[in-house]
Amino acid sequence: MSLQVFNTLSGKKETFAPLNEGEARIYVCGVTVYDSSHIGHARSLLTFDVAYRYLMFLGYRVDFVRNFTDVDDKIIQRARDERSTAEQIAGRYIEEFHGDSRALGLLPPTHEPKATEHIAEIVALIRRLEEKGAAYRVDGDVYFSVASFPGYGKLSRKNIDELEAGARVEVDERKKAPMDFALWKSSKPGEPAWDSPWGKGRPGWHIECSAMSTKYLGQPFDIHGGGRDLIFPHHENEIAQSEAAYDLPLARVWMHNGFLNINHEKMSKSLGNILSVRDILARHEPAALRHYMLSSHYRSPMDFSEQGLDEAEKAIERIIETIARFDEAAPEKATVPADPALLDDFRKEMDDDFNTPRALALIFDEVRALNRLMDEGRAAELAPRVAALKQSAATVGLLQEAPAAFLARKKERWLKAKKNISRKEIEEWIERRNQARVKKDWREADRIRAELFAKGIVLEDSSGGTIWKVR
RNA sequence: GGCGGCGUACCCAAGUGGUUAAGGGAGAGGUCUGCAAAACCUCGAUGCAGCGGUUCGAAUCCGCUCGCCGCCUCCA
Repeated sequence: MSLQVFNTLSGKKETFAPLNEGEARIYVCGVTVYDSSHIGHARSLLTFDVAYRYLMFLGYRVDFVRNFTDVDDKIIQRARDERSTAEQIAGRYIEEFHGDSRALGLLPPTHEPKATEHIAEIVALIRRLEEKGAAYRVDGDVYFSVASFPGYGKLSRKNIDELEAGARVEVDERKKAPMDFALWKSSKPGEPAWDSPWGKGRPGWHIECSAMSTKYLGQPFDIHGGGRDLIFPHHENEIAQSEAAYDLPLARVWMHNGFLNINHEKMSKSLGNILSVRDILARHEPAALRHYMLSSHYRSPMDFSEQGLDEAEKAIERIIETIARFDEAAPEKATVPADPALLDDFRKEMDDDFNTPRALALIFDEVRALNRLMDEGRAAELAPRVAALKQSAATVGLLQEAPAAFLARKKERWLKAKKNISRKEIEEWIERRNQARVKKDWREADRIRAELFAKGIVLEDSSGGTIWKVR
């Protein structure tokens, strides 16, 4: 069995067969940098981060491109509001994005192109469309003529005539047809502008992706990804531009992640329910967020809740504690070849359109089995299984730090937030309790434990001594 | 108006024609423990929004009904 991927274009799962043997080329629409990234972005980013990692796990050499839209109306508007420049706004949010990206544990793309750095390619592409009669000029603007491209609507399964009939948006009278869209926009004074055959202006939104994907990946390439909402009009337009220009398919597989809502509502500025990646990661472990996202299938709609994140945090700690337990019990067995049976099972699940919920279920089955065997004192023989568990988890991007480091960091974070108690104090309490325990003064011992519990600390007594955890 | 999605246990969520309907969280009982905690074991849907139908067999296919939502306009 090999990797099956759901292709929006065909509406079916298809066997993934890259154009070049052993090489996967993937382009994902990144963000428009005019504001902080929110958890909806995080879902999309994590979806394709997992795809990226899994393709590498399968042995592909992966060329992964994710762009920045760093010139557009919203950026210009924001710059105006802040009496700043579009360049500064974009620069600020690109930097912030990189911070979020690191915090989320995203693998860096092989290329991260910016629209503003590819104006020459964009202009050349528009020229080509003009030459082929697919584009027309109106004053300093250039539009794509949808009527010139017979395949228009094939991705979103839309019928142009119906679209026109249902259009409720005011139509620019200068366009030949309502669905025609801008390839190049002439600039007003004070707006970012580049020289072009049509005068000073800037690229339209869709054309940058056509230009950049083709530059870095060729045409066609293997997978084009993004959020569901990009299917129309963005990806439909990309297809129209690229295919009209080169008479070749743009991408063979189109992957789209489902939307994320909050309390059954779409995130939006007007509802004021936008949760930023920063805010979430200030309160939750990145691994918890990732686990939460991966616990539902990437194409399903998902409803975000803090409760779900809390539950995910407990779940992820179960995996981490189990591995930490093994690492402690058999540290000398840390590096051995992974047990192929578990990896095969993992591959089977992931091969089915990146079925991360099932892959996670497998991981938890294994966690339980390993704990049972460790309870029986058989840690030493478990090294290959733990290695497989680690590799599986790592392939979906979990377990990016050593379990012991994760647990230590979590404690540090908790201590920092909790100003009224220090590590030293906790250790003193535990020492006093241990003295009481030696004297079999259970009342005093339990009193201390209860007091620490009230502060959010759980004690665990074992043959090796007493340890404390945050709960 | 057009197109599409969703409704599975207390909560989250896989499964889309065929053994006992995954997994996580919460809960109950048990093992271990001075007692706990952790870990482990056991138990939780005779049923998958409702009603009909197709089939030897359906959560899975078809029809209708109810409820929720998305896209068609910037949007991950």
